[in-house]
Amino acid sequence: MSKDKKPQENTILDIAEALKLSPATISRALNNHPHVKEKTKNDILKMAAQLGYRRNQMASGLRSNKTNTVGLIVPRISMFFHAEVITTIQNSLHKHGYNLIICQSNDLLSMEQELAEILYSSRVDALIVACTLQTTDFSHFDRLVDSGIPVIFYDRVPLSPYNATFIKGDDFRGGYLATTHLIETGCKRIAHISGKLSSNLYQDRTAGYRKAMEQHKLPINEDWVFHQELTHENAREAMSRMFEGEQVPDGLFSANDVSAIAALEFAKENGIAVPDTLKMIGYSNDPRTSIISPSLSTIEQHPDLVGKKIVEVLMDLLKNGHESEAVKAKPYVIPVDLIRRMSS
Amino acid sequence: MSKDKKPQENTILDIAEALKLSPATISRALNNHPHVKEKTKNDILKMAAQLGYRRNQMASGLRSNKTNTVGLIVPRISMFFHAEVITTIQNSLHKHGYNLIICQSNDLLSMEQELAEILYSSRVDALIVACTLQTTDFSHFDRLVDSGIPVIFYDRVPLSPYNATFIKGDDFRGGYLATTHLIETGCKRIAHISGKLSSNLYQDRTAGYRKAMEQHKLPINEDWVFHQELTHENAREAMSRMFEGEQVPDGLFSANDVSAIAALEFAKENGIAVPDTLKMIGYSNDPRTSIISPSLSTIEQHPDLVGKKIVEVLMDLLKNGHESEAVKAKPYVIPVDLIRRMSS
DNA sequence: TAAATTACTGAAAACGTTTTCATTTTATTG
DNA sequence: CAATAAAATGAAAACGTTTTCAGTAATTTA
Repeated sequence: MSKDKKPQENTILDIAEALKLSPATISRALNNHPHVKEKTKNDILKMAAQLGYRRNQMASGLRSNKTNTVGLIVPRISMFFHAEVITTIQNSLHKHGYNLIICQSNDLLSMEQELAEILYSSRVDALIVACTLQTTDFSHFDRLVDSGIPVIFYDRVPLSPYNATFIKGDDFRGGYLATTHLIETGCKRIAHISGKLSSNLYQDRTAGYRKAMEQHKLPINEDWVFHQELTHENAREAMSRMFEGEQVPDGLFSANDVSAIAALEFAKENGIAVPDTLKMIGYSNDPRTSIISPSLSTIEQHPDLVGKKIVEVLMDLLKNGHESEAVKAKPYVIPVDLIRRMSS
Repeated sequence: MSKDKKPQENTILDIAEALKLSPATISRALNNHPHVKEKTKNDILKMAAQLGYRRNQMASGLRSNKTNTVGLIVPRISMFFHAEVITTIQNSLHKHGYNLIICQSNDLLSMEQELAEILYSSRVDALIVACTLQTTDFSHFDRLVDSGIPVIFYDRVPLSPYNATFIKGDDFRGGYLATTHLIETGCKRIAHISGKLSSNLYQDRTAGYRKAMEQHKLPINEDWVFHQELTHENAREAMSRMFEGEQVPDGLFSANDVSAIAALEFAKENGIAVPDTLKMIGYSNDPRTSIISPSLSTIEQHPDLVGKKIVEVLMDLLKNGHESEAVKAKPYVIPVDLIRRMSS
């Protein structure tokens, strides 16, 4: 087996030779060009199958300047929301004949920058990006944008105006819904654990929180509003800070589920009754929220809708280029929904 | 902005012209060939940076027959174990200058077959695969293997001999450890929910279970051994079947965590005390297992080690080709560990 | 200082497609 | 049945690199 090395890569020329046709005709037949006789086309397809021919993407891409490949940069694929979005995108793109190169930035700006370069180098036909939380400067995408490659941002999108397409969840509404829900279940002193305000996500979710509080004429204790990296440890820290004082909150809106889960664990360990003395809600509908007890109320972001919308807009952009409606449109906003569970 | 369309893709020729050098030299400098003067090299690198040059992967790949890209086919990225493996692989490959094309088969054989074709067509330098549970025939990978492209299977690997490299968890040991643990905590009547035996995973885990039972001279009630798709519903179904009878199990080893979680929920809803009257253990250390209460004992598969090993072997294969040690080696087996929690 | 190495650079072909333009074949029309 | 239009095919260039082979410049050796 090791002696029988045959790099028997059949090319378009092999088909041409076998059928006494020119490579040009083969190429046309394989690409469904209109001007090739039905019979020859069938002959060609049959011979191609027989020889096990497979188009060489490199050659094809080099010549036609199209790779049929879309790049994707995401903080990490293990985050539930992103995993779902990616799966939808991939399945949907596949139907349109596109492939997807998935890259993880590990939520590191430097990595994101490097990946943008690499994907440019790979000449992807389009790029889909969920930014790092640190990303405030977007110049590393300029090269793609300037070359006319559609760039679509989703979830975490640029704050400053940028010549690309945006698809985001309705984070303001999510924050508003969550907070209003806590208020309606009787909470008066609602705390809020949020992320750094450098990201649109937390700006908006927090704004929704403030809006709801204001609307119901409830005072906000600024010592109970946290803007920090949304880790397990930070959430516990915040909890312990809030509950060491005299006055304690009776409601908590966490801007992601990890923090909510950590806070809930803290509560359970420290004899804080949930939902009786403290009601809680998270954000994202991570699978863990339905499993923990008491199960956590949260906000559903509909990752499948986000993914579908991304591909829909993308196909429009790829087909209609800069004349597409998409570029002129305001950011697409995907609705969110309240999921009420036992923690509130 | 829309009028100023410049497809200003700078090529190697632009650098050559700017520096009055030949494209050959530019190429060499950019690839760190030994025989180019230090000074010219620096000039070239500087000019390349200045012009914002980025190698065209298509052209490069076409000519050199190397894409610096590795393909990956996985059932779904949202499975915790796979997400972790992928992340490790990607970060590690990145350090070696390789890119990764991640594809999901959705656990569908037809999809897996198609993806193999597509990745062949993209001329990936190597392929990493975690098979579908239905995959028993591997001929769709033949083309890759025959072309000398290294194919590495991990986790779910071919049962029949196949000319490729395998990296798997020690599923037999996992099953054995889990069952032995239940026995040591006092269980006598241990049930087992497993997957279809078409996959090595469940063959081995079940074999480990049987071995442990036999070794401790415990009888196996074959009505309590399930080989089914490991879904939430199926697990509940199995539980309800087992607990409607006179004789009920006092231990349950589930071959994955989804089933274990479903079983635990069933137990909680039906007043079966865990761990007092029923002890349970799952498989994979899914994040949910540590959050559910009582927390679930499980088997840690060390996805990071799996990922590391894959890349290690892959680099060997890519460097040393068919002379590599890897091809001759027996399957690489990654150790597993028991994680004891409150459910047992 | 001439001869022999060695270090560096260039010319040109090649990779496998796609595409333009020209050409041949087939079908249509008066 | 010409004359013309339309349809089908072919020849050859092009995409942007890499690489072989040859050639020139720099260095060492005798």
